[in-house]
Amino acid sequence: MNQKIFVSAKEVADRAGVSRSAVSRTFTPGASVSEETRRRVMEAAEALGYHVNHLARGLMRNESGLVCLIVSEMDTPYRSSLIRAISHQLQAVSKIAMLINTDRSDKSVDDALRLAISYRADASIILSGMPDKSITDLCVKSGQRLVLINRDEEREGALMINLNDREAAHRAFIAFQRAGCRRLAFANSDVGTPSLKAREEGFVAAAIEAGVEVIVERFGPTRYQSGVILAQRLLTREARPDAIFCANDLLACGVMDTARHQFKLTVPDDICVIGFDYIEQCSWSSYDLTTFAQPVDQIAKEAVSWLTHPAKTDSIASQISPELVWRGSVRGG
Amino acid sequence: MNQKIFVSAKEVADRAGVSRSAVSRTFTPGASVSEETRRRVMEAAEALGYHVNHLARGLMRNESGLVCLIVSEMDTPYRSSLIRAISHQLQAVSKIAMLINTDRSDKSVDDALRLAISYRADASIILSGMPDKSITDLCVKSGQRLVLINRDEEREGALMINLNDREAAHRAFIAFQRAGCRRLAFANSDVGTPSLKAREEGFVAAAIEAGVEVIVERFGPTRYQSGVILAQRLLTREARPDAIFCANDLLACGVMDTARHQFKLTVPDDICVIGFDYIEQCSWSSYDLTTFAQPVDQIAKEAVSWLTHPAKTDSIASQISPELVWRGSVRGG
DNA sequence: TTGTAGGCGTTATCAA
DNA sequence: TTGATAACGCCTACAA
Repeated sequence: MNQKIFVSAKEVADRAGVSRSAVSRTFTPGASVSEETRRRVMEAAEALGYHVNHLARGLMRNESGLVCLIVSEMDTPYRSSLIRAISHQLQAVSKIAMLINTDRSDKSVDDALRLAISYRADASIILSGMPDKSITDLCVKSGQRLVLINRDEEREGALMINLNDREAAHRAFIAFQRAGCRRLAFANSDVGTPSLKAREEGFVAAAIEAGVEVIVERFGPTRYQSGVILAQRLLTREARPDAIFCANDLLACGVMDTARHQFKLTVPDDICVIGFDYIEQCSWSSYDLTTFAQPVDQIAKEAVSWLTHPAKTDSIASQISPELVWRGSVRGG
Repeated sequence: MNQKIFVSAKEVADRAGVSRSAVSRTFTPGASVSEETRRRVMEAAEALGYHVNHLARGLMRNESGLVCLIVSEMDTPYRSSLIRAISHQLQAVSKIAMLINTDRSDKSVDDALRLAISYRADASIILSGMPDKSITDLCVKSGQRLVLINRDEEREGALMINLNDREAAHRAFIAFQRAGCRRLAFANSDVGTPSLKAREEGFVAAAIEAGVEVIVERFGPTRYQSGVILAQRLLTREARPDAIFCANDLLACGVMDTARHQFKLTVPDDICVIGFDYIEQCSWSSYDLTTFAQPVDQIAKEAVSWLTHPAKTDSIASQISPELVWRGSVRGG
């Protein structure tokens, strides 16, 4: 069964009446081959169905063309749009994404990076979790490029792309104030990843600075269902909040639906809501959510261009300020 | 810079005081190595940070461990959940997904398959588009396994997993009839992929058989925005439909939102809606959509288990009947 | 511009 | 159980 019959460069060479090297050169951009030789080689290759063996090529060149994408919960709207953008950018520079599914544990991220090393991946892009320093050091030492997206932790030799979560949270607070909201709340998941924490801290800090109190509620993963629970907890309080900043859009959707359908509240009249991520669903007319836009394409471009450009060896941090997209879930604006 | 310094089996062997073969055997499951040798090798490997080079291993074994996933519009909820399920299943059998982003053209699918051949992928799984027969033949001839999901076209030597779209559409018709709907409509995209066509044809056929007329409207890609347009077209007709079967859930969401917010209709009292796919958003309380569930996990399992098991050489077709998940967008039930 | 020779890191084979 | 040796398919000098 597993008798894979691939045609090798030698066979092409024989058929074209040239040497193996000539075949190799034909498929190496910028190598010196005569027009005539190239033509004959291409003809033979076409006829035989020859394809350069990227495994063998990677072995020689020490460059596999593979880039490892490490993600958990990849079917989440924000994640999947980021994956799409990154894989698109990678293909534009003739690289290809190896997708690795991790659970929330950092151990599984370590394993993923080990796999990346085994496949001699040119780079690894980490969207979820935080690997151990020893393993990232090994990656970097092996010449692998490392990109950490929204990980908010330092790693030597890596590119770190982070959003300015605190500043964004501050702007959310101001938006609520302008809308005349009095009783602010922050709805967070309880997974406690750095960026989620930063959003909460930034929001609370801004409020304290202004002498305003904030209710913070945390529950579950950053999903719709958690938003439902969070809304139930927040909206049954004695002093019902009239503004909720949600750690991400999925939570916001759950919060809005619950506020409307279960508590018969009107958005934005009774309660204002702001989210984070800019997932497509939030533009649907059932939500029309004011939210911070993660610039997915920009993130992908920065990551990939750094992979291809020979950058400095010391680590680089990139700070991006997400744009606040005004829609109908906040009064005024 | 690009000076990748990887530690090889030889270095490990030297440090452990054994031969390269011993190292190789240590990392080959089921090979015969003494406990003592294994221990010393592992120790040296650990100290040096050795990782088996999968590129070289793939070269020898003629088995790369790579499986090519060919998808377009991968950030769509249904697609991303399928990708997640498949990559998860692949990892369970120690394979790894190479993700390839294609646009709608079949040409790019051909290119993707060429890439799969170049990387000596053990298999390719096609979720979008339909490649040329010549290229799939080459894949199969090269010993690559081929899986076509919802492609509805025959390819020699491939596993074809299809949903029974016609039968599902028939059940949708019956559901509407039981709900007492009189004026039926089908909302489709105009991209005309086989499964979308089949759903339309099945629905229309069922209606004709029962002597009922159906309005069919087609527009744009299978996205929310198309649903908005389709609803506008359908709901401004003289004889406004009181039941709409949508080719997929995203269309259904757009249709429902538009019916409610723009036309002030009530679901399911004024109009019943059925979707297709079972994306998470449809369970949100703003939609609560009755829909056909694509058994994503089952599809993934079937695909991956076929890859690993040495199956017959002739092509195999698998027909799956999607379950109708009853929710609040259809009366009665 | 072309061909020859050697090596990349691994595994399979075979003899010890 | 172990070690030497020959592939795997390719690329890169080097010499012609």
